[in-house]
Amino acid sequence: MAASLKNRKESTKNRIIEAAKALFADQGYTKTTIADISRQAGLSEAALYEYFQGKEDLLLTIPDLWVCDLIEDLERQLFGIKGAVNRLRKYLWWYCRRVEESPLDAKIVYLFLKTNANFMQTEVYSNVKVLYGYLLEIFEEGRRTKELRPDLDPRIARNIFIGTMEHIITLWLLRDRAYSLFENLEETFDLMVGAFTRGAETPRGGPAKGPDIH
Amino acid sequence: MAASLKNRKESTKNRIIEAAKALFADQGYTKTTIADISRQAGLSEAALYEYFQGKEDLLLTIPDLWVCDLIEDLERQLFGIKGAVNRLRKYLWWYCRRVEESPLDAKIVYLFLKTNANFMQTEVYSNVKVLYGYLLEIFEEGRRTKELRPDLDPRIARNIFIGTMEHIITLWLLRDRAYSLFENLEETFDLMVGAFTRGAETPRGGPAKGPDIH
DNA sequence: AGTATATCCGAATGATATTCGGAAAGTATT
DNA sequence: AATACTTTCCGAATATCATTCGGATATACT
Repeated sequence: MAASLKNRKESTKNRIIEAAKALFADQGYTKTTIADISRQAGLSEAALYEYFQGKEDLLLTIPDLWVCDLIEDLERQLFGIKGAVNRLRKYLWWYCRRVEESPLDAKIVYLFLKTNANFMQTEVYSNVKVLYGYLLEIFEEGRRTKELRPDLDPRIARNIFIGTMEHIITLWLLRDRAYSLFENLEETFDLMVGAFTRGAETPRGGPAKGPDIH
Repeated sequence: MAASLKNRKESTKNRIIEAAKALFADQGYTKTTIADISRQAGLSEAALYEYFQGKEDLLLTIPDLWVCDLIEDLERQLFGIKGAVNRLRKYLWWYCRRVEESPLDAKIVYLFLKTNANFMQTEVYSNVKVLYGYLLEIFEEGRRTKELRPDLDPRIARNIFIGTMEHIITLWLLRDRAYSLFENLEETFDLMVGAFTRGAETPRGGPAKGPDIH
């Protein structure tokens, strides 16, 4: 039957991916050999090439799957949440949770992907852009509704937001996830949002004006 | 004479480093071969091993030299600058300038270093910590003098500052330095500092109170 | 059963990092 | 200047690893 055939193929492919994911995340891309991966996946090195074009293809497949799943999930998660600040908060908490749930994927994305010389030309990159593109919309919207300061440059705000987010995630990964990613997340978020809302009409904590500069 | 001997050795070593730096930055670590490097440096592959233990050692040497030089320079640059905000500003502008001056070093640090499985155990890492450690002191000092908000957590502030800084640098490197790193730097800095000073006694732009929350 | 197709593997192949043994060049000592 | 010593270098192995080839084995379909 075609279905079970497809399933068998998919299941082997998954075994290879899981093996590669674990090994890449543990030893890094360079130190992991095809022999390692195929042994872990329970087939020969030659057979692996029936499923993937090569080592680099295998590396890129892992984050590709993850990021596609993230995009799929993101819209659903933000659905129905009103207000730029609320949406930003949801975005950050959602992303951190996804990272905590899939640390191996995250490690590969954050530590081994940019390394690749032509990361920019890759499918993954354009998907990451989609993922981060949502933030631009949120900042735009917040500016229009005056929830955020009207002179806020969305791209700059996004740089701060993503930069901070990626930094705390990278630190957490490099330190072997020895603590919770959510430690201090509240304070970090408040500090950032404070920068985005200052001078807006309804900052967090109730209506209040920013500093007057007469 | 011992001096000229040392010089000859150093000069060859430098030729190798410069060749490796250019090639790594251009093609990435994996795609660059020892044959490439030694050809570019004008000696045999075997001779290269008289100067470096191997390819990885060569990779790590490059950022090591750069970061040591940065540490050496940083103290000098901050010397005599008063006030947390002024010191933060100097830090950011100084670092961006150094990155713009040595884009190859920066590319290797930001794109190829963290990928190394044991980056955390490396000499470079502890030096980067020194470099970033200065920021903690600046935030501490600013909090004590009330120039920054008294409830500011230095580590969180540093995460935002470094995260943002590294992000705009990484973007700039990935986009092949097609624009100036200083574009929007002013606005980015102001936005961040706004978050750090809100509620402090003397925010930028003159004395003013943060929002009252009665 | 028989044929086609998918899946697999042992054994080459080729590229590349690293080592070995010794040559060539330079330096110091007499 | 000749000798001994040290540094610097390289051609030729060696070892590791990614990838390919040719064919074997299992599975699906008629």
